[in-house]
Amino acid sequence: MDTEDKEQSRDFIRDIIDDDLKTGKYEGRVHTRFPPEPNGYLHIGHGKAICLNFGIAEQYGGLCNLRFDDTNPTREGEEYVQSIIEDIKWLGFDWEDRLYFASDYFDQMYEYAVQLVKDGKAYVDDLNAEEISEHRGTLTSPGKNSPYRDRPVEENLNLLEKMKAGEFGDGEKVLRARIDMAHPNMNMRDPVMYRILHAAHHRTGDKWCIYPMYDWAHGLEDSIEKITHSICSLEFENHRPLYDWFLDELGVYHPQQIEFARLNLSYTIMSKRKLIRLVEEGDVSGWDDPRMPTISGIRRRGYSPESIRSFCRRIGVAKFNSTISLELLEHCVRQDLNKTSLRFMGVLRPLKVVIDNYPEGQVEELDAVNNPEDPDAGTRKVPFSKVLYIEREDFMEDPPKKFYRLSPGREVRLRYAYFVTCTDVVKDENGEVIEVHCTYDPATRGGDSPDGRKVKSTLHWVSAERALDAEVRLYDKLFTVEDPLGQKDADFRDFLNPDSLEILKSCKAEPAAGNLKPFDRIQFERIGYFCVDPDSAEEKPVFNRAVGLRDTWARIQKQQKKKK
RNA sequence: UGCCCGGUGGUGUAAUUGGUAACACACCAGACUCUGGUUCUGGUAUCCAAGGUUCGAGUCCUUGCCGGGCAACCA
Repeated sequence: MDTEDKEQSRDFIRDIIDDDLKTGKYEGRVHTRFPPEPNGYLHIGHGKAICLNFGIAEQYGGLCNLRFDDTNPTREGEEYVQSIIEDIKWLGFDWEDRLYFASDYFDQMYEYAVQLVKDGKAYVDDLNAEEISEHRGTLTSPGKNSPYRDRPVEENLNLLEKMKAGEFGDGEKVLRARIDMAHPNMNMRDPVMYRILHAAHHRTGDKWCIYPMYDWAHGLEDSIEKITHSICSLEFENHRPLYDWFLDELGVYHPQQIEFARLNLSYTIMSKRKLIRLVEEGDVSGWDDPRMPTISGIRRRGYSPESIRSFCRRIGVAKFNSTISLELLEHCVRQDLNKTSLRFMGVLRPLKVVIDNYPEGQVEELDAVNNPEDPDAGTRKVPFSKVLYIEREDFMEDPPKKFYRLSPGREVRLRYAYFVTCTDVVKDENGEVIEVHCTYDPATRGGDSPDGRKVKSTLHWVSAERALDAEVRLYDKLFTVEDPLGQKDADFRDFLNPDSLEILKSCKAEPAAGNLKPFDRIQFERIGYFCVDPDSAEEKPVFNRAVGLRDTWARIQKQQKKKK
């Protein structure tokens, strides 16, 4: 990685940390955490938060914990814990021995709750959910006190004990903070701290039937772990006064909550709920469908961890709700894969080429560079023979201006092989070219002409005799509009891109491409970056297109079309 | 008709904290090239508005406009 890439630009969070370091607010410590709820799969938006929290810890020589915020057993489970751990590791971050669970703190939290009750700062409420909602008032009008708000401390203590002991059914009672039912911030209108849930927890089993709410639990988790900077997304801004209130009333260690704008990416969605719909409605093949913005999807697509980290570094951190263009992500992917991926030749839509003056049955092993960006990657042999495949779109019988590739009478280079000149075409009954005949110049073996003559273009090719059959899955944007959720009077699924997946089953690749493992990332020269899919079979690999190469010819074609 | 937060090129982010707007992506033009890739060079384009403070404002103050969030026993 370039030192330039490593450079972290300023942001308001690092400014706050610098200030705190200057004033010695946390004795010079920097300790962050990434606190996912284990109720779904991580997506690239989480990736931003992960890079932020782990990145800050790394940069300041501090620590970052991985903490599962598992306070709601009805939605959470072990399978999510495992996938989240795998995804964060894959992204390249390490929490060492600091893997924590909010559920590990349930006893401590309960003790704190008892303390607040004793201080007259919390009470047991018999109102049901609907009644509590009615008493809460509205955004513009104050709420009303619950009739149970002024219960004596002893009674509250007793009731709380009974709640914990399982003497009440779900929803019969709650523990609430006693703050202010007329507070302009709705979060401060006596928020619920504990609800009764007779549900088995994936870690604590049946030990508990009361579970803490986010606002009550989260600050305590941060406090217990001695977090210094508790970084969360913007929608918790209105919760900060409550975060502070609990910690202050308890008189315990008090981290600083800082909110930032979560990631939005054009042409996709980031909402867990809506991603679930895509999976359930069968719009995609699963959570790891390469079109999904999930970490597992991105991984299968062929995006590298480094490219994600580079992306997160470039997008910055701010409080403004922005949408990052997909192009930037793709740029980061290309930038990394250009430097790191091995090159191969593969033909997506084969067109048969016969080299008429090449000896029948002869096979030559020609040297090809594995990665021009990395001399250490070495070279390999590519077999050349009389019958080859080239890309169908690399030949045009009647070429337009600026088309440099093969056409009748024209000479081009076959990469690492020979200069060839098109002499003839064979068409089917519909007039479609099904075969191209060429002659080759034996003096240009390897791809250089001794007489110094130039050709306008170089084509990739595969020996027909030695070709490896492959399937290629071409992925494109999942949606046709930049903001699928912002379209008026329409469901986001109405904007699914019908061409987001094109499957090509009769592709041809050079033999060396058969020696790859699932998740290996390569470049098919002149086409794009690809990733070996786990669906690959021994005799027929499957390649997912991560992203195409920048395509100047496609751009020229577009311009030419516009002019017409 | 409440509270909180935000507004810098097309898109994002920055500006030595009050000193004359930069970086990246995208786009355009050119150079180089055995990938129409990579690389290199150049270019277009920006402070929401109005007042105020100041020698000087993207930065501070006021007002307005626009955008986002908040009324789960979700996180």
